[in-house]
Amino acid sequence: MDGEQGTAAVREAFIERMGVIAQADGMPRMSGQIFAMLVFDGEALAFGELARQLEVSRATISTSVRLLEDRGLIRRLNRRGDRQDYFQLADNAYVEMLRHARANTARARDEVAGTLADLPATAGDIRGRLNDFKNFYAEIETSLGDAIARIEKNRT
Amino acid sequence: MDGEQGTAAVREAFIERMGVIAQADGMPRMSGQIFAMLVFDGEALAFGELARQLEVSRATISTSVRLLEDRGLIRRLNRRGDRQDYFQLADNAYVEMLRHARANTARARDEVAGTLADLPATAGDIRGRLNDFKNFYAEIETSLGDAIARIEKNRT
DNA sequence: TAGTTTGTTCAGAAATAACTGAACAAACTT
DNA sequence: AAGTTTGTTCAGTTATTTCTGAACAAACTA
Repeated sequence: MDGEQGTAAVREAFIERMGVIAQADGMPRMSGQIFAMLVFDGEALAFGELARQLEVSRATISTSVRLLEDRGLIRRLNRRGDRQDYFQLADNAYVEMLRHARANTARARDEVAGTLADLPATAGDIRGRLNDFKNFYAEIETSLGDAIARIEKNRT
Repeated sequence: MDGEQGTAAVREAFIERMGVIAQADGMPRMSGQIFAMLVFDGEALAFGELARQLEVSRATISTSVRLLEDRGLIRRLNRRGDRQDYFQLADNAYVEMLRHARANTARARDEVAGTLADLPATAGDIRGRLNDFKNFYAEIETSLGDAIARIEKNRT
């Protein structure tokens, strides 16, 4: 049923799909495609190779890999006798992804907490609803923490 | 330190901030602002009132509330003797938010699973890495499920 | 019946985000 | 020294998303 295709074609499709998913997650498509390529290939890929294979400008690669580096999702390598930069999936990439998501959630919770702090102690019903909202974010943070712990355990 | 302000000003700030957070979460700003307003006020708000207070067109309200309704985050009400539609926070709004996030994650996992299915049984190293990736999504799904369970428990 | 209020839809405008090309600096090669 | 390769930055274009205004239908009111 599930027609087995050439590996190259599967790779192309995977990269394309991950670009779309990245976009849906509020990440630039190109960062998602680079990430997917590194997941699929495993080995380190050269800067120029990324631009060539993805058919985008080197400026785009530069910006995209910086984003991925800043989030701790990929590592930049140098090889002796080769001036190009190489990139590889960070070994804790998935954990870093979740940490980033958790940090975002914490920021949202802080906003709600700030609102609560600014609110007169009277308005008790409003405070109650904002507390529910804050608690919602807190639960997400807890859950992401659990997922992080489980993934780190598997990696050891 | 945390200067207590007028409730109206705190409300404005909260709505504004939640619009920004919604955007960061891949939701239109207006949907976020409407959601925030309903959280803050608790009571049902009229369609026209939303447009007036947020200073946007009724077309925008129409589109935004439909998105929120489709996700199960708000409820549309009617009041006898009033032709307007009213909107209220759904009582399981936070759970629905998490369910939506979990469904998105499952979709991503399916993409990876599909890639695995299309891949020749040989390429074992690639399969290993894709499995890690799939597992990453699976862990998120588990965690979101846990968060859902905890919030549902609290509500009972 | 003619007019009003209400919510929806859709083509298009406005705002935002992503990508490119060119200019540049650093590190090399010949 | 002159030329090449490499990665970065930024102004500007392209693409995408979000919002609006106008047209419309349904349900009411005078």
